[in-house]
Formats: sequence, structure tokens, C-alpha cells
Amino acid sequence: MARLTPGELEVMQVLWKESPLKPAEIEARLPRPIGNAALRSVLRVLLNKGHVKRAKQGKAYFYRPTQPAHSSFRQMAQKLADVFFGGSSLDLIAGLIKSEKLSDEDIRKLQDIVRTRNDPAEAHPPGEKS
Amino acid sequence: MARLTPGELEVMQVLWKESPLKPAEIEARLPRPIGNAALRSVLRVLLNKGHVKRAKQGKAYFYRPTQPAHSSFRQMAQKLADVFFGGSSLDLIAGLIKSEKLSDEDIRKLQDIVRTRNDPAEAHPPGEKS
DNA sequence: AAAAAAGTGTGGAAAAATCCACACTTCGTC
DNA sequence: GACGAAGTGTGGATTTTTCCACACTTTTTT
Repeated sequence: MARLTPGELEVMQVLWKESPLKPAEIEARLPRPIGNAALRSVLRVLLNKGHVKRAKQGKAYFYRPTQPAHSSFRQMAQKLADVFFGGSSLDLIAGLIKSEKLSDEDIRKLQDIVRTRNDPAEAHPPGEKS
Repeated sequence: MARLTPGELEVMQVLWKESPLKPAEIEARLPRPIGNAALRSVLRVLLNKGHVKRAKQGKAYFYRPTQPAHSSFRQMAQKLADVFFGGSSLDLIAGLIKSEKLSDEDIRKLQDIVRTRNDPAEAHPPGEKS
């Protein structure tokens, strides 16, 4: 499944948040102005590339992603790891922790996430805020 | 400074690892075949966009990035956070920790990284393996 | 100094991405 | 059934990306 161009990604971002949607609805949710016809051209390409599918309901087609956001996320994260960290996901995560601005609260949350990484069922202490 | 296309990114990836390099050297380090003239066209664009600069030495131009890898990395990471996590770097990191395959050893390393996040001078216990 | 080797400059072809105009179709409603 | 509103299909125009051919320049070698 071919790579997403910037314009295609904008549309997928909308559909991953909410779908199915018809063209006019997608257009209304895009953060920048684009014509209805231009948007439908992007959708046509996304359809050809297999990134979305559509179903007619009434007189309009409703579009939805064929793959969940998660799947594209992993693919793009892998690309980032490839380019900047020789493909190592661990180094990517480490690089982010070191370079992104994180509050003390964020650090605490991260510690918790890492700690429970291999035991998702781990219960949080009762009475905790988050 | 304009966005990097996929082809441009391939070249930048080489230059971030090692620079300055002349076109033939870059070409030799690219993972896929590309003609010398094609590569130089990409370099021309990168030059116009301001992503690389060059200096003549002997009869060849040597190219180097104008910005360190780190700066592009942060930009691309931010984009990823925008698309999939509403712009939250913390959620991006959390998402990676949850979705990437990490060994127990990796988890230990991560714990260490997070723990020393706000105190990079923190000394590791002597005699430690890593 | 001539030839060969190594590089460069540049115009533009080919394909992909982005955008739009315009004709046609479908649905509701008077 | 005729009309208007909402939607679709589609053929490009335009720009960007990717790639290459070819002529020219610079350096090295004989």
C-alpha cells in the first residue's frame, strides 16, 4: 500500500478521528480550505491506493479508512526510527524522551507507563488522581 | 525551510550520518541505485530549499547539511504527534512504548532513561554492564 | 600539450500530486 | 413530472518530484 502524501495524510487524519464521512463532511473538518472537487480527487487517489473504502448511502458515498490509525502510526514511527536511529525503536523512544520538553508530571506518568509495560492489568493504587 | 520529499530525505539521511561528501560519495552510500545526474538534481533542490550547503574542494563540491539531524528529527516527531496524538509529545512517547516490541532489557534501559531524565549527570552504579 | 578521468551546469522529459470546471445523476418536494 | 439541492464522474491544468542526456570545465596522467 503506497505511501501517503501530505495532502492525503490530512484527509486520513480526519477519517481516523471520525468515520464514515461523506466528502462535504470531510471538507468541513479539514483545517484549511480546499475545494469539494479537489478533496474528491484526493479521495479518488486514496481509493486507488487502497487507503480508504466507500459505501453509498442515499445519494452520497461515505468514506472510511481500510486500516486503523494505529497501523499507519507504526509504519511512520518505523520510518522515523530508520532515518534517525538506524531502525531502533528503543533509541527512537529514548531520543524523544531526551529531546521533548516534558514536565515533572509527565516524567511521573512515563515512569508509570514503563513500569506497567508488561503487565497492562496492573491496577493503579486506589484513590489516585489520574 | 520547505518540507523534505522522500527522495530528499534519503539524501539527507546519508549526509547526517557523514559529511561533507561529494555527489559520487553520497551516491555510493545510498541504499538504492540512482544516477549521478539524478542525485545532483536532488542536491540542487536541497540547495535551493536551504537544507544543504556546499564548498568546492579540488574539482568537486562537498555537501553538508545546514541543520543538524536533531532539528529535523524534532520537526518530524512533532508532525507525528500532531497527526496521531493531537500534538502531545507525551502521548506520542506513551503510544510508542505501548506499540513497539520491546525486550525486558529494553524496558530496564527505558526505566533508567526516564529516571535520569532531569539529571543527565547522574552517575551509573560502578561495575554495571551497560 | 593531448587525452582521459572526474565533475559540473542545465534543459527538460516523465510521473505524481494538487486542484478545479463542467456535465451528469439522484433525491426530495411542490 | 419539473425543479432545485446535493452529489458524483471525469478530463485536464498546474506544480512538484524524480530522473536523465549532453555539453562543458577542471584536474591528472602520459
